[in-house]
Amino acid sequence: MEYNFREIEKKWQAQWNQTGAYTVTNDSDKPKFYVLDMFPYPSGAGLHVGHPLGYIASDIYSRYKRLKGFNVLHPMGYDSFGLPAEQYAIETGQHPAITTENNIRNFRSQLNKIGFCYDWSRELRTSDPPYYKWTQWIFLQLFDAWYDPTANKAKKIQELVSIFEQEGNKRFPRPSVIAFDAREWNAFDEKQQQDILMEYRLAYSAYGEVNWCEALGTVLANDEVINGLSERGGHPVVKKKMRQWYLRITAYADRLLQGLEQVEFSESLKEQQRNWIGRSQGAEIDFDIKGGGSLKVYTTRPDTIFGVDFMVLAPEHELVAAITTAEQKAAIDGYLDYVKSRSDRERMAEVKQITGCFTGAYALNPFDGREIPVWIAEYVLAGYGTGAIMAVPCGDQRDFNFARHFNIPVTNIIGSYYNGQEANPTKDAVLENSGFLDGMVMRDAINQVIEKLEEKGIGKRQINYRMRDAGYSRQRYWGEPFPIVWEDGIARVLNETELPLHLPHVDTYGPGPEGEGPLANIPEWTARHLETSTMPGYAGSSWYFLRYMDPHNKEEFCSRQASDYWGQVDLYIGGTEHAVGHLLYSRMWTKFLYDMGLIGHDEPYKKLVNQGMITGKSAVAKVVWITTPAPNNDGQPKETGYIIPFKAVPHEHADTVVETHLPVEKLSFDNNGNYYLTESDLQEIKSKYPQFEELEIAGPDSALLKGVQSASVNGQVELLTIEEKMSKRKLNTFTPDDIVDKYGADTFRMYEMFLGPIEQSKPWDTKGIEGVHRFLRKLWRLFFDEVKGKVWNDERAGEAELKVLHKTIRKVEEDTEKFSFNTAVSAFMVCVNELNELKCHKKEILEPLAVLLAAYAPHIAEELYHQVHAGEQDGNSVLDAAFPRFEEKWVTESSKEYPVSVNGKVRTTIPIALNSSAAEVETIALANETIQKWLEGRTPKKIIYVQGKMINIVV
RNA sequence: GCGGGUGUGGCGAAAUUGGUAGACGUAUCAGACUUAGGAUCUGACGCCGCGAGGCAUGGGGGUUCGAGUCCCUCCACCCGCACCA
Repeated sequence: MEYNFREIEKKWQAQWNQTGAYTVTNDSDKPKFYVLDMFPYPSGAGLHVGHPLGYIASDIYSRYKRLKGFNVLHPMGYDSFGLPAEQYAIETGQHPAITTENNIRNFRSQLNKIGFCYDWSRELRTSDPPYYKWTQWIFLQLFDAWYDPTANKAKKIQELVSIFEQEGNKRFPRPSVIAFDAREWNAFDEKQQQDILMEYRLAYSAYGEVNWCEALGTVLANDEVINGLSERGGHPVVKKKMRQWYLRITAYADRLLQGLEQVEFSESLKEQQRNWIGRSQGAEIDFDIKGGGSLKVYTTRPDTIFGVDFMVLAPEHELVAAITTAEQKAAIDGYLDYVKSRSDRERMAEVKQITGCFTGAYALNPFDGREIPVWIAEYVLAGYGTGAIMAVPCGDQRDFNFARHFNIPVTNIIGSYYNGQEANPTKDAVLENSGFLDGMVMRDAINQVIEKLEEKGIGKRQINYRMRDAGYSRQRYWGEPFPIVWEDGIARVLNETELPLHLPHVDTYGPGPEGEGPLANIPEWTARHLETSTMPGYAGSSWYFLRYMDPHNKEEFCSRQASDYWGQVDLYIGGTEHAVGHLLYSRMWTKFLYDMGLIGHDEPYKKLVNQGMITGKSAVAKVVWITTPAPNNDGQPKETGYIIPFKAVPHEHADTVVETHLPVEKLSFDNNGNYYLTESDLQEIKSKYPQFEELEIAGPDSALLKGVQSASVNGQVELLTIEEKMSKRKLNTFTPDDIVDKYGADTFRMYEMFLGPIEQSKPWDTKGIEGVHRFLRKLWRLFFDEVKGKVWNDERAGEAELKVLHKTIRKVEEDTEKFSFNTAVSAFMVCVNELNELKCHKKEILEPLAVLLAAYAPHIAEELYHQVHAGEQDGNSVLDAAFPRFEEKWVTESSKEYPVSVNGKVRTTIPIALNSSAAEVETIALANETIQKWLEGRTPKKIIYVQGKMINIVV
């Protein structure tokens, strides 16, 4: 009877399905545990071996927790709305509803083969009306709320209306809203009132500058734009003024920041979020303009106010036209034309280039009245702070560069800290040339200045964030429709009974008129004046973890009872790519729902584990060695190599050779095994093969093939390979289906874990999988012999065997608990090797081992457990078994081999009884022959005995 | 530039947290059983040395009886952010 994994896996998967083995209920005496995967976009490309890595890890942990007696929620669903799905639909010419359905089916069948323990009865799709009904509903709650900064929480908008009716907005002013009192408020007409309220709502519509992507025909959120290009597809993105919906995530900036202290995310991920939020403390300061008017700037360093040598406005700043003098008008207009001509990409690419123009105006330093020239320059951004800065060249490098470039004299306020060659941003200097601040350390001066400014009424303490409110509308078809009707410019919400507002079926979904979405082409839609844009991809994913708790609830998005029972996601596994998108939005939504009293916790995830990427190995060139008889005058045969680059293809396709041949003799190797090419060869490769564009020049006349590794056969280079992200286009993918077909799901699961630490990215290497497969076969053979059949027996286990088992239980338990799945797999392998050596076929050992393995390789574990218990009534599924109990007594030894060292160098090992006293150990150690030899008659100064570890004799 | 991380055999990696570095797996080599093996099993496998032994965890220094692990200092690579005032 051999290990027939195909039959076994098919059998148990069917069994689990039929019995609903993994269905969980919301009531149980067991403690709860919630393990969640980031649900996937059902893209058409299908899975490659990199995708399931995180799913396998979470599955192992779920199964482990279940065996340890927890009620485990482990659901799966699909983020089926959004741009990728629509793009895919457009590419294939099919309706997104159809392609999504197909992709999900395909996806599900791929997942099923791997043997996951998801509770499929809770499966959800963000594009299902019963689901997006509640996405729309939560949007309406956001629309119907404002953020009270004094209470530091969201409240119903009606409360704000009451405040306005009684006292106007003096307690809650906003820069974009005029000040009004109660009488004025009550006198406003409805449109005016609604326009004002819009400025306070957490979901609001506003006319503003957005990231417009022409190729995708939609607006994108900041996190969907990378270096001026769209994250999806890499299309150019431009700034455009449009009416848009936004989420007031900035209201939650501080709480999003503080919340990071309570959650277990990796330091780098927390840092990414902090960076994105970009909190900075400083002051706003008003500078009078000579000849009238004033200018507000934001600075984090008010202590440097006496070092201000010029001011800079963003070119888009509203004051530019007003303050420019007649003499400078032509120059300023010219500069503004230049700025307009430059795309965001150019601006970002050429940050080192210093440009700017003097307006002719002067500002006055509020403390000493010094006249300060006012410039405009690209390096000041309109969207941050006040769009204007006070420039302190001795303390800020950018200001310094600007001053040097335009020959503006630099005032030194930090004495010897400034060397005249570069700026010094220190806070430790004692201030000079700084009026009333002279002699004060900068760090302490910051508060002094702010107090003084506030006293004089020309400035105030101010905290700024880099994060902007999140764009919440997309001019696309495949998303949640907004439950909003526009009536004479007023946004009216749909009644709750009208939800879900169904996404209408359309046959074509090209853009609507004037930059509107496809919904604008539907007569019934526009007749009702319904909002024509749809919600962004992150809408549905911002709360899905709550819906899993109560997936079929028709009355509520999730009952309070269910959300209180399951609470936070205890373990969330997914990639880092959502660091500043989904992971921030879902945290905000959770905080909002908490504020509204709809759930009882305000951070969605307790612990987050980011699985690393599995990279593919692509061969980029082949080297061929040819021996020519006697090419030279000396008559010696010569071996010449040719490097043959080809398009990035995997090993299997390595024959797809392209014609360029470059002699390998031009290659030289450095100590690190990198290859060098001459410059001209490199240029030749680069011009022919775009994938080499990233190659770097390593020396004056040679170029290092960066990232190239050798595949060496008998010392001879055959293929040059690089590691890169797996993608279908590069033909370097492996699908889980193929691996599962060949080796089985259990082997696949264990091998993915065995590859290395879960959080690290690592290359896929198909060869190594044999080792894991071999392990499972060895395990099987402990139970069954190919010829003899059953070989396990009921003999009593001996101490050596019990020791092996319990050592393994402890190791696997510890490793699983700390997500060190690779070492846990190793522990299993060691265990089987040792049992083999002991020729142990005893049920007493093998049965617990099968249970132990059930988290990692559930199918074979089920089968073996079942076999061992065959003939018994009930209780023959590993799912009903308890996790084997570790017993210390089997691994503690009566004596142990101790390494004995003299002066730190280990010379021998001697057995020491565990209950020996230090004095006894000393005597035994000194009496040892080998040690006496190394002591050479010297008397020991000190004997160090580390119990359980080692003995060291110092002479 | 700022921040986070990594550096150990041919390769993926371990190391009970300061205690015999390289577990486990691959690759390679040798052997056994075989008509054969891409099945199974055994052995070798960091470097130098015939050997005893010596040297080895990116480089250099330090603390310690003892350092991959702690401290200082360079170096290399990866990831994120980047004119944010």
